[in-house]
Amino acid sequence: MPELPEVETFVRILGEGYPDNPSIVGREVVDARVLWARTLAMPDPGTFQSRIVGQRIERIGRRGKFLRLSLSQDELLIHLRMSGDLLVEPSDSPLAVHHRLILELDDGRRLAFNDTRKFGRVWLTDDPQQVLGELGPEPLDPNFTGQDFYQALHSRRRQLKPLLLDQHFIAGLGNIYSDEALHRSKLHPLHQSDQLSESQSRDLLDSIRIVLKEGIRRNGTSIDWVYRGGDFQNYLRAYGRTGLPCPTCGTPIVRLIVGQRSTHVCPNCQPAPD
DNA sequence: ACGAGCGCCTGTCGGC
DNA sequence: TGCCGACAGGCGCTCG
Repeated sequence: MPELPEVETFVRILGEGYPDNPSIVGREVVDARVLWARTLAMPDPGTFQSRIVGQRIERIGRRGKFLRLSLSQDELLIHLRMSGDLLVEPSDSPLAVHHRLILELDDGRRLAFNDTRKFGRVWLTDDPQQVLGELGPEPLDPNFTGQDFYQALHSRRRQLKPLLLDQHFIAGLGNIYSDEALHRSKLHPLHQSDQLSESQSRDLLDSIRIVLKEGIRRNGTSIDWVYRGGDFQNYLRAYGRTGLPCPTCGTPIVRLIVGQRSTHVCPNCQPAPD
């Protein structure tokens, strides 16, 4: 589920808190419960429990779609995958069915990782680079330039859409925001990466940044029962709009499969490559 | 190097 | 009503 804007929204919510549910920064972990063992990528549940208890949450950040909680000694990395969710709730509230991992805090609240489909993963490590090291550049990093992007696109020969979804190539895009960025830049998802001109590359990077920033501004995208609180779903131009008119030209949006993933294009604005 | 196929999971929805 | 397949914000693995 969550892509960069949704994870960024969690960073803000957990880091700043909100009325009646203040920030978890500064809190100490006083207990941990692993309810679905495979949620833990590392270490094993026993080690995890003994190692995390007593550590304080010092900082909250993000790298790609990974949420990073800097603790006193270690770093806790959380990847929500398709259906992961994070809740801060009173420690005495009943356990929801899909809670997979619980951190009890020193103020009577708990941080709960809830994950219906069990794809989400959590790492506790003193070497986060071991997990994050292979990630591509952050799309919103101002040091990442249009020229860098052009060269990266030309260093491979890939279909655009699977390339944008490849976290080694660029970190943070998922199915929604890649469809939105391609639609905005009028590029077809099957376009070969090394066929883009410099100006098309620049446009694509601009579009990626625009859709990510708008997603962040609107607190992410909420669809069905997955992810709460965002409203970017009301502003999507291509994703999930099969048969509905393209906001630019009115042509019905078409759904196709690219790289095994549902993909949404305007056949008029995004002409298929030869 | 690249793309397809599949596994991992649970839940919802639409068709028959 | 019940059953069954398709599908879902991700990603890692195999195999050509």
